[in-house]
Amino acid sequence: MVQQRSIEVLRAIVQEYIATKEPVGSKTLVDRHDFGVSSATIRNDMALLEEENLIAAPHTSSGRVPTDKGYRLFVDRLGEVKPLSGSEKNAIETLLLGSNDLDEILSNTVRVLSKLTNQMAMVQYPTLGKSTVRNVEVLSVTDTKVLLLLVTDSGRIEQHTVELAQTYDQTLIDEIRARLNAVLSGKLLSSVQELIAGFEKNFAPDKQPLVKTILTGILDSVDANKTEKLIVAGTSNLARRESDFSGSITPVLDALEEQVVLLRLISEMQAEQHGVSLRIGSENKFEGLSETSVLVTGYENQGNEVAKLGVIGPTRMDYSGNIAAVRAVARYLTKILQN
Amino acid sequence: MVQQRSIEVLRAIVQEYIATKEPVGSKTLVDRHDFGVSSATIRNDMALLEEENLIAAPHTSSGRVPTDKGYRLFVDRLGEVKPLSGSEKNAIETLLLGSNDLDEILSNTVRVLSKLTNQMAMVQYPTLGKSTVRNVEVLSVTDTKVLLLLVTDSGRIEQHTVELAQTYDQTLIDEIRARLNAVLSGKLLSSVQELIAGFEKNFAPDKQPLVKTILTGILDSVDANKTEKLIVAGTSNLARRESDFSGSITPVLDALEEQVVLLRLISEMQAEQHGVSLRIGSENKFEGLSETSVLVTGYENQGNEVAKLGVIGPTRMDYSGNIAAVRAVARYLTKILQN
DNA sequence: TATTGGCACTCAGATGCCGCGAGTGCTAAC
DNA sequence: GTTAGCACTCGCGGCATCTGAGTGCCAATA
Repeated sequence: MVQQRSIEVLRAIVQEYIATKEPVGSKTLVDRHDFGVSSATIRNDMALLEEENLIAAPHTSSGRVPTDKGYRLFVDRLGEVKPLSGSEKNAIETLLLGSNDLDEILSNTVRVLSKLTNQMAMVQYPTLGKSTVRNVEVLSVTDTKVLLLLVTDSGRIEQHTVELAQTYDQTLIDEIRARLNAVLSGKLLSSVQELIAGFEKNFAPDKQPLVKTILTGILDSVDANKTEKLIVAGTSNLARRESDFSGSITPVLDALEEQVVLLRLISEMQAEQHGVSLRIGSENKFEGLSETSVLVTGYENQGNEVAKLGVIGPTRMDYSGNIAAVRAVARYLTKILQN
Repeated sequence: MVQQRSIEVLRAIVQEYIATKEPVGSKTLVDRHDFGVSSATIRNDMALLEEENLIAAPHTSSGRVPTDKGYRLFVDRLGEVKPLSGSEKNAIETLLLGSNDLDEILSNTVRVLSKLTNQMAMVQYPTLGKSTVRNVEVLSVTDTKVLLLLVTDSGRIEQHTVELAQTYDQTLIDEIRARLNAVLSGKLLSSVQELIAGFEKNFAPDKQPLVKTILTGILDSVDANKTEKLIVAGTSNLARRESDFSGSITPVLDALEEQVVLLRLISEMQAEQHGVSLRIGSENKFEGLSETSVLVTGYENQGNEVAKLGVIGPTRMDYSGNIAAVRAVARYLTKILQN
């Protein structure tokens, strides 16, 4: 059946091109993959594929290169996800198990992901979502200034300094702290606002402005926690692949330097095939990223998906390997966060 | 006097080369800067400069380019630091004043520095040094797990989760916390270790293992705070200047991706001229950084220098402007941290 | 002694030409 | 549907040539 072989040819072209970075011609194709047919036949198949816009010729009479559409078909239909090697798994485990606080875990995660894929990697901080308040702390700094800490169950800590209009004494602070924790501890971040509405009425009228100031600080912290944040690593991996881009990479790097862009990008992506979400080249509507592929998946904390992680690289990337790596790292990260 | 004019010629060459990126010849030199002499005279001067290794010719019969030594003489002898424009000052102020916690302040600082200089910028987190403990918090997570927070006066917060071998009750935790703060609050981080030696003896024998575990966690936090940390921004600025490097920039990016390298680098640098420290090209002994210049200065918190910030770029950079920017940003950062 | 005009010389880079060969597309035969 | 064969295309590397910016040096000048 023709269709079948054409697809095989596409697969071969993608593999060959990813491996060699050279446009691939009919002859090299029959040499290295044994279709039981001649190069002329392959040429016919390639003509078909070209008609379907799955491959393209950089110049007349040169080999063919997969188009974005070709890559897409490749990953959707053919990409068997190759499992990680044992040593790769080891690398992930040892690096992640040695971490303690959230910052460290995430920064190690992003590093291992970038090493594993040889691409630029990113990890988003756990977001509000279903996060709950673990603790609220009020620490005195000077006699008119306190430091608020908001600790969430995802391990994220938000700090906020507030200036008070009046001086305070420690017992008042302690009371505020105790009452706040009684009200907020274990509650969803999203419910904090209504939970502390009118909270200041618990206190003597002359203390209420002070309490109110502190409440505002807490709400600010909640807002800050809503603000999404991410860390990246392996920018140099991208730079190293400069030759995979038609022009300069600086527009790409520019786009990626702005976290806002990245955050918007990954927030738009929803898991599809293989549990990951993938945008290939021009599928990406973002300025400057039309020659890059973005691969993300979610990770969980306490059973809820809290944020995403993934990699970014040129469209000419090892999709099958990278999908495996991204999935594996997400799984490990979920496991680490379990406890 | 001859010497005098030769120096002027060097200055002109540096300026011209920084501006145009073209090797500069005797003719363009007399055209654009009015030395009252002919190009032949300038050529003689240039021959002198070349003999002194202050300039070099990329190829026979092409213009001249400053050597590292030439740049060095330029900044040491001629660099009048040009003040920032009002709008630049504004940019710094508005960006920094809008920040609340330490993380935010530093990440805005590094961003503004990279924007201002168009180079890759870095800011080191406040280090141990003369930092003192502001607070120690012990928060319960599960019934055998607590979260330790160590807050320093520089605003840095270290978190650490410890697993306890036995269950605990809240009153015990509260007591530990209160006693710990009594002992540690306001004390130098460097003195924590001796201050808590034997601390567990304050508690009943059966509680001592638990207390001991917590103490270990605190010491770990202190160690973590000693660990230096930095944030960078504007990597793409470096990539954009790729053409300023003889080979590929990837070795440079590689070197800079490793924070350890950067930290070691800036820790070796001590303020010299103009209150900043500068390594030009090969003055830098680090692998891969022989074509980059590193410019750092310190910033203060409560009157003590706590850490450094600076920029990294190709040796062909606007030294005078960048020195001004780095100094200004450090000054603003110091001011912000004041309160 | 410092400066200058003049001039021969150098060499990197641009331009243009040529031939090679990988690779295609097509056709006619199987 | 497959194949062999073949003419054709065109990017690329190599080679020769040309040009001009820029130098280095020398003899003349002030």
